[in-house]
Amino acid sequence: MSKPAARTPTLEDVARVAGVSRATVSRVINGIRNVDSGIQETVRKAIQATGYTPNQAARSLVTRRAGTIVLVMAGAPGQGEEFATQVFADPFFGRVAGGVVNFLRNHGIHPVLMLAETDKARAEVVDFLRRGNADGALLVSTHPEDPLPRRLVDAGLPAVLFARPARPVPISYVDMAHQAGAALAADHLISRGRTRVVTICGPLDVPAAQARLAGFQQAMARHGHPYIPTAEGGFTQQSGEAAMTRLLAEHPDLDGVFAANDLMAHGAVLVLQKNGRRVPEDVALVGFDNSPPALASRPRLTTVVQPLEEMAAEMARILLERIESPGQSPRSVIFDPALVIREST
Amino acid sequence: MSKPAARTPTLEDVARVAGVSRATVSRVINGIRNVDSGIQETVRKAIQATGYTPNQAARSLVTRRAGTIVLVMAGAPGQGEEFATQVFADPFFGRVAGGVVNFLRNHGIHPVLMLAETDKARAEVVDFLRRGNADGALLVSTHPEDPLPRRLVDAGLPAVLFARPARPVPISYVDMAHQAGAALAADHLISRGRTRVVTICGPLDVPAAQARLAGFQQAMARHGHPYIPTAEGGFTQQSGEAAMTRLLAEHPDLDGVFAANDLMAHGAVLVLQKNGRRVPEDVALVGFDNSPPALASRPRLTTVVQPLEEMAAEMARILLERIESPGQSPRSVIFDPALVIREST
DNA sequence: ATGAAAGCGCTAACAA
DNA sequence: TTGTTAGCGCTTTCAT
Repeated sequence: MSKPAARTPTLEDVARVAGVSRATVSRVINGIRNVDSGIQETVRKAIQATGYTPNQAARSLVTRRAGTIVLVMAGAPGQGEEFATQVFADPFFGRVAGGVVNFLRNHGIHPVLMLAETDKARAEVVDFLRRGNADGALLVSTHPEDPLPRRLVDAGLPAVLFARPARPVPISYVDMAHQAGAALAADHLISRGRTRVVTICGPLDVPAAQARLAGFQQAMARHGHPYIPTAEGGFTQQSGEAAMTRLLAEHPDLDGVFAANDLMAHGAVLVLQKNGRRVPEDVALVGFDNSPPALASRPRLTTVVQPLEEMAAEMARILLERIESPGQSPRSVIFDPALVIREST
Repeated sequence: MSKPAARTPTLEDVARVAGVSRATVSRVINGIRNVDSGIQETVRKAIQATGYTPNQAARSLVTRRAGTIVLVMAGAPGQGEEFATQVFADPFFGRVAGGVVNFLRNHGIHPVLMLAETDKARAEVVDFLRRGNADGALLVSTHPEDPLPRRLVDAGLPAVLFARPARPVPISYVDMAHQAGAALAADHLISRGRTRVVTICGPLDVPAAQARLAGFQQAMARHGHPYIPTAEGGFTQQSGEAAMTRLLAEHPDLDGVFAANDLMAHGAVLVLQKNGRRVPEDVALVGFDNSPPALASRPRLTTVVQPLEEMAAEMARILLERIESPGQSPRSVIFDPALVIREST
């Protein structure tokens, strides 16, 4: 007696039940006015009754909008397989992803996750967007020479970067005032009476690392310390330990350290303590990022806060704006840092 | 002279350039044989020449396949806004996400990320799937009573869970042999000559936490220790510190600790050391998960390894299989744990 | 304010 | 082996 075919209901079905045309049902669903309120009610009932859900593919086909965006995590080349499984272990990517997801959900859109550390993977990202699978891309990369931004721009695809690209590309991005952040660290160490200060900087091909180093050096210079011993690390705990070991050997009387991220700062703390230095009594130490290691370390680290979640949300906001109205010129938004003071200084 | 309209090329365009029909081009693209190799060549050239990319929406509309899946991260209720921004800071979610992404990319598919900690968010997940936005769901939840699995099953949507649901639901899942893992920890502490052993367990409404506790107790019982002092924690470092403090107050002579995860284990180490106990000389300690804190802690933690990435990949594999051939009965795959021995024991 | 009808770009019978 | 054709479910002019 009942229909044996359990097809999922379509607009047509709703229209038939409501006794109106497909067009009218479509109007009601898409919230277009000029629909008699009585009919609106009837249509809504019919939607309920049929259990109708719009088919996104059909809608996308005509609107030419996927209603989705891609979140691309790009790493340095040569990390290979490792990258995929480790990227999310990095709280940096994690917080950015969280910020993006949390912002987008309020707009009813959910990001597709892609990795792009190889050339093949980058091509897939471009392809994915060209197929219309997504309307734009959010690109978070630690790799300063990443060729992906250029490709996206060339393909005319809406995209927003996290962090300014190393080479100038006409593309929107959000970033933090890294120099100002490092200056906060310098001012704070000086205010704690430190005079023999050193720094562990990040990889110098990363613009952010450069900016943190430059900002720190300039601020210290303003305080009368034109030369700051420096050791370069790779943003890992281990590299922080190695850098601290070198600095300690060359400057055994140091009394202050600024590390370009918390992971390296934590490594530095461990080396200092192993070498009989008390933190903060003998050596005061400031990190950067306010990431989990800053809290896990003992003493807990004074550190420069980067408002990652806000930055991520802003990045998404800009992307939606550009998708909505294309053809605008690129825009950048720079966020201010802050200092969180804990027991390491 | 040249076409002013910069429409993105369609099958029709390629067909015209190649001098064949749409159907033939479609066959070439989808790798269907029965196409003359000479024509294949011509078509490929035409594709190159036109810069053609298939339109996924059009394809999905007829195949009734999105070619995508959802990765859902579900947290305990009441975490609210916090959840979104913190979920990815948790290395557990991060490693699972990494494993999933890494497996799926080899199949040319990229997951959509969704959060589902509120009822509204759960409804969105079901809706997203019903709209045909994705073909199935991978659900990673720490919330044992999560109603989402049930809803997915009821809606007839393909889904695979990480971890066995608290209430029986006819759904596929992957899990680890938690009891066996905890038994490894017990055996190891005994082999280190520890006799006054305590444990910090996880929240007892979480099946995995229950299993770890039960497994540990049973293994210790087999070694002649029928009673094991226990303190319940919440899987956080802070709760680990609190639990260790309580245990130390009641059993100042304890010489071995098993914590149900590394975060709590790390908290325990800090409390032990603050109370003048050396690790591992005075107290040996075993954690669970082999997560970053296990390496960041000093001494580094002996811990039970859960092969999260492999489990994640298997979860994705099962889902693809079910999408490919629906109507199979649920399946579960249980993974074996291993022990990583470091300096804490 | 509502309906009729024309596609969006693709795949899959079915013919040839 | 190749082409013809009929939709997939929806939005959107254009009439009315």
